[in-house]
Amino acid sequence: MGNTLNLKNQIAEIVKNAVATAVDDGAIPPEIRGVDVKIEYPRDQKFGDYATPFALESARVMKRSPMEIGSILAPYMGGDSRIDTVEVVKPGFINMFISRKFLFDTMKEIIRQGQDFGKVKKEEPKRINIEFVSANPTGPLNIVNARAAAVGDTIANLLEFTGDIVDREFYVNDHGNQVDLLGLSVRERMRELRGEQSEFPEDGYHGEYVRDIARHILEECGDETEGIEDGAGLVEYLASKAVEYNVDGQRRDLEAFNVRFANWFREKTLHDAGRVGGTLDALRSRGVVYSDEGKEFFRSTGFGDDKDRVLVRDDGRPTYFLADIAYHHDKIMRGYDHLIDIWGPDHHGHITRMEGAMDALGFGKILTILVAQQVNLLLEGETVKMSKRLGQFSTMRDLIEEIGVDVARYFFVMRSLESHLDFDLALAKKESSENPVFYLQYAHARICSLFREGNTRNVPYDPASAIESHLCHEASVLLMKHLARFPEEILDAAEKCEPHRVTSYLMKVAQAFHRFYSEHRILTDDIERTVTYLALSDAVRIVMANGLGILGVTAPERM
RNA sequence: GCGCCAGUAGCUCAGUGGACAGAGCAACGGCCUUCUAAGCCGUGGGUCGAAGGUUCGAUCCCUUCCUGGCGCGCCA
Repeated sequence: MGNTLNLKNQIAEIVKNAVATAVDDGAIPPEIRGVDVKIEYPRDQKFGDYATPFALESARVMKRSPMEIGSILAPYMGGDSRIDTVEVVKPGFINMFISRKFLFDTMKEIIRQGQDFGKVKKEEPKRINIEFVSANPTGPLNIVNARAAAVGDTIANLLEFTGDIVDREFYVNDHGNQVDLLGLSVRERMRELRGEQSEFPEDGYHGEYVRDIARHILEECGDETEGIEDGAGLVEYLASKAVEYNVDGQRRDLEAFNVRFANWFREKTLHDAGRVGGTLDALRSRGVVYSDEGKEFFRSTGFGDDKDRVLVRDDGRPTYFLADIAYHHDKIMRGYDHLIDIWGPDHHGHITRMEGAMDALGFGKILTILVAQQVNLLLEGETVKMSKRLGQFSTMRDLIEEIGVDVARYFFVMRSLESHLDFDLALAKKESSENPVFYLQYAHARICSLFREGNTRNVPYDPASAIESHLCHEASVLLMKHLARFPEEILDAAEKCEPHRVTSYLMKVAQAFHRFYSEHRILTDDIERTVTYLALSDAVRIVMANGLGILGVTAPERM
């Protein structure tokens, strides 16, 4: 359904049909068929709503001037009712202006579809697993985790909106040295609390929250720990208790951020079920594993890596890398068509080897790895270093309490993933009233307010009785154009996994609405015009609500 | 040394192989007796890090260099 409303695709079809018809007519040689049809947005309004450089790009193949080709093709496009005029200009651009009738019909269609407007229904939806945050269960979530959470959840929303089936997944690294270290740290804090002699590990977790965990375990499970003899068993027990404590905390923080994971996958389950060894066997059978000095290596140099990577140490323990391959292998075996990972900046060096491993297992390009670049947290102009082990960091929870979910989610998503983000906490809080988020929400609230006022004045609102001729001013036409672009903007953002496109698009819609609102009084004695303006506002409200919904930002009815 | 990301307006950042490079914030000047001024209108502000190359056309692609950040464990 949404597909049919994707204007950009429609324009591309119109151009392709024009070319095909022109060839059939013998107006232009058939070689032109090989040239790609690109549709772009002209920078300037005067160059139309959509343009194609097709004539320019086919000039060489055709051995004719772009202007000549353009003037042959233009008449074939002009006949379509969705297009008002077609112009061929200067170097050879073919510029198309959308007809107002079509924009008006689209506006009514938006109101008809409501919250479904822009959604795509696929015949064969893809099953997609998107894994993000996946912080170690050794402490609270931090600011970088928050960025990954906002971006990952928004990408998931985009993919769902455009017709795929998406599972959000969190990988819990509850296995290995870090977890042991956590257990040790907790044991020492417990000893302190009991007033016993303690020796805190140098490289342990120094954060205050470790004391909270120790206190929690003493209160909840003090009796159980009495029965366990001090040693590896106790550390393991405490570690698993601490992991559960931290995972619970992380889950709560994420839920407060409106992010809910379908799966919380434990690394431990892979080891316990023998999946790690299974994946090693699978790699062996592909001939990409060799032994050296008692270790097992993955020949990742065959996949573009700069050196081969150890899978199994000489003491027989698997590396994290092997477990991670096994984890991705497991996800594939669960039947997903596509995997998306969002990694932190400190893992970008692992991309080549992981993609290589998927390739080696015979799964080609099933995995997409996105890297969320670092977040610099600024407090009063100073960069704050974040380190869990040193216990000095700002948590995601602090952030949410400081600036709220809406502002936080919006700020994280409005920058492209690969740009380093400077996040000034104090500024974000202090200037919240001049925030872009509020600007968008204000547009929505304003419209809701209009409808409330219309109700008290007993305006008979029926979008079907809107009249096109009332929407002839520049501000309203521009607004309708922006509204009509919602489906293609969303699809674009989803396909490219670039949620920040949504924020800039919504900004344009809000701007166009605020301008329209200031230029035109909506509730007047002219009922016909009032209803028409209300219909346009209604369409804006729907697009804003749908867009904000994808961002996980609320669309308030009053502010 | 190698690799990844970035270098665009005072600040934070969008942007595209094409037509005069954009937004938000900051600055300056206007606009509320009428539907929410968390708003609108206007002004100023740029050798798109540098140099070459490919192209009809490059801020965008390629090469080299400079600057900033991060990574370069058989830790996870």
